[in-house]
Amino acid sequence: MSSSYTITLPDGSQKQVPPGSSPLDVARAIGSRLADDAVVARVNGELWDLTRQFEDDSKLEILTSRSGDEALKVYRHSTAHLLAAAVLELYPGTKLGIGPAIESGFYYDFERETPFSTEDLEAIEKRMHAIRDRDVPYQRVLVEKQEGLKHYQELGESMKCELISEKASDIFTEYTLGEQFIDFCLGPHVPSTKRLKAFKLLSVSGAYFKGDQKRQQLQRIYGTAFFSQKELEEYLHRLEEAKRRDHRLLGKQLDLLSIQELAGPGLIFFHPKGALVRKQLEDWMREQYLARGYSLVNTPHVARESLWSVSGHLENYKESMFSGMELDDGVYRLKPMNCPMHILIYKDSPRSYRDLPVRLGELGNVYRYERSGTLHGLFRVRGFTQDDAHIFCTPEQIEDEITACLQFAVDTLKTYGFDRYKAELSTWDGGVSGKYLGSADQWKLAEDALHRATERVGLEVKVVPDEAAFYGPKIDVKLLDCLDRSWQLSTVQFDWNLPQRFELEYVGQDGEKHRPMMVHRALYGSVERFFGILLEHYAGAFPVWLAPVQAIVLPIADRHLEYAKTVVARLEAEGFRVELDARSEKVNFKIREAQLQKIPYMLVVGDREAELGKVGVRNRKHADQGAQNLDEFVATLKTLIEAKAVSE
RNA sequence: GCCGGCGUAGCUCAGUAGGUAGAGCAUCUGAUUUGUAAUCAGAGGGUCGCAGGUUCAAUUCCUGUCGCCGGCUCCA
Repeated sequence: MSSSYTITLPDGSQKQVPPGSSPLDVARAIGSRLADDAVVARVNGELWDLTRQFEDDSKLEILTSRSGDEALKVYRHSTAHLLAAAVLELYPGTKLGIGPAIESGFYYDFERETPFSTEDLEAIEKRMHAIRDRDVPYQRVLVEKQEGLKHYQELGESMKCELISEKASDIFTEYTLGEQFIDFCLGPHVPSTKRLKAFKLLSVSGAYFKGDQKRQQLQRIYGTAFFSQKELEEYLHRLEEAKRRDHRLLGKQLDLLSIQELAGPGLIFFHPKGALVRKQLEDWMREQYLARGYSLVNTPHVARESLWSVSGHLENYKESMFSGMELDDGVYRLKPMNCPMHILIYKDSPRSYRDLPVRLGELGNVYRYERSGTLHGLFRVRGFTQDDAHIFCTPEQIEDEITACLQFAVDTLKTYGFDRYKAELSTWDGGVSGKYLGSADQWKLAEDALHRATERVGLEVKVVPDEAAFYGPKIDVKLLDCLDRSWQLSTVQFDWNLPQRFELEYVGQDGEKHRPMMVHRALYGSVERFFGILLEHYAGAFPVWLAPVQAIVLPIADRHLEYAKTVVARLEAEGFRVELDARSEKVNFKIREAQLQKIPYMLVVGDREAELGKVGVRNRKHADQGAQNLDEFVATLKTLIEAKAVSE
């Protein structure tokens, strides 16, 4: 054993340390501030506890609260252990599931007969603070597997035993926290609880052990943790902000839509104002279809069950379909997808290679029997409208077609004011499992085409292997909204299943029959869902071109009503969506209501305006803009609408 | 579908240790004629989600059911 180890730091400098030294010792040697701020170490590329002793010459990097996600993840994972330790102190006999760090914090799963209440959560959080203040070290212990198993059995930790049997190697690591708490865990952790500065428990909910519906249901406590109180508070503010922007709340406040208990859950009623916004979304999409070489079609909402047998939906998608309707001539089903309908149109006439590509687009209403517990506002519904199109083409055309689809998707996002998005390319497993349909050649052709298309459009793409649909690879486009939340939107999917099932053909240049390539693509995904995303993104203040009411005229006194009416008439003649608030209320009152309705422009008209043919322009974001000639205002509004400006 | 919470006027919510309910806003009526985020007064409005059960009596307690919320699961 050498008398000292050489530790190499990221800047290339080296330090000699005696055996028994740990990364924390090195950090101290560099500076006490670094030691205080250190969270975890990276030793020879691996994350280590700061207090773990070096075993050889090593490369060392100290990760601090400024080192980004890795350090934060460790920190949160340690907080999860703190949570579990507090729960065991307060509720002895509770059994442990797993407790990982997740994107926005951490959770820990517990098995206990009595459910945790909100008050329990407060008590637990209090206890967490108490343990934190005791400054308890996280200690890493090496355990021999059989011995360890025995120990966890004695503790009655059956879930831990199961995890150890499955995952542990002959010698595994566990972490202790105080006298009571031990946990089978890879680590690493922060050195002691006093490092945990800012955390909060957020909610409790059910979760299955290992996510398996057949296993016991556990109670999952969610929380979050940050390096500083300030960051924690910012996060909590963001949650508040998200709540304020909740489309279910705004949908009601702005009288855009409702869900009616009498009609059934997951079914959306668009009220007049919501329907006006929706019309803009639909009109824009239909115009784009036509401008980009698609043909618009319309297809029925129900069809004979035999159609769904041929398509395979009855076989593979039955659980998500509404059950059948018995009619005189057999059973009919509501459509969960539009593809078979579009295929029937394709098949209705013989197709030549000269006809291809055939692009059939529709805003198609589909109905899916989503499980009751999954329904959520506009985001997860049972009846919705897909901006669905299917492209039938030759293998030679495929790359250009995909490229055009992706470009279309990006243009769509930009139009609605989203400038941050990313793409995911879901590929197959190379044929290993046999669960994918189609030949290696087919997959290669399709995946290559998808890849090249993303390059041509300049889309950053992440490849996710073995995530494709069984019938072909796909690209999903996700957007980030103003609160950094990610939403899946557009999808472009290959399909060699349906063309085969429906025996689609075209006559090639060689006079022979060939099977066309088929691509499903949806850009909004679901019009309802996209509406919800927009509503939250803009917090209800839709850009002028989408706003259900673009301007409201507010006469100051009844004697200005007549002039107000001429203003309304003029604006309506220009094609604007205008309202008049004719009530004998004070302007302040009318303004307040218009503000709350987030109407972009309020036009105050009194003696001064009536005399000069002007309007007093108030904008919802920039307040009083002063008096303008009506013509001037008309021109401004026109410009904004034509440009589809996202801010005014 | 599963676990937990919730369901009182159009909306937001209070209340009843079991004796059929109240506020603010909204609505209606009247007064007010108003200059950039709430004028005043009066009136109407509820089978306390729905169905059973316990009870002299249920909105309140129990059971079931429907719906909503937070998650899980699912997302061909």
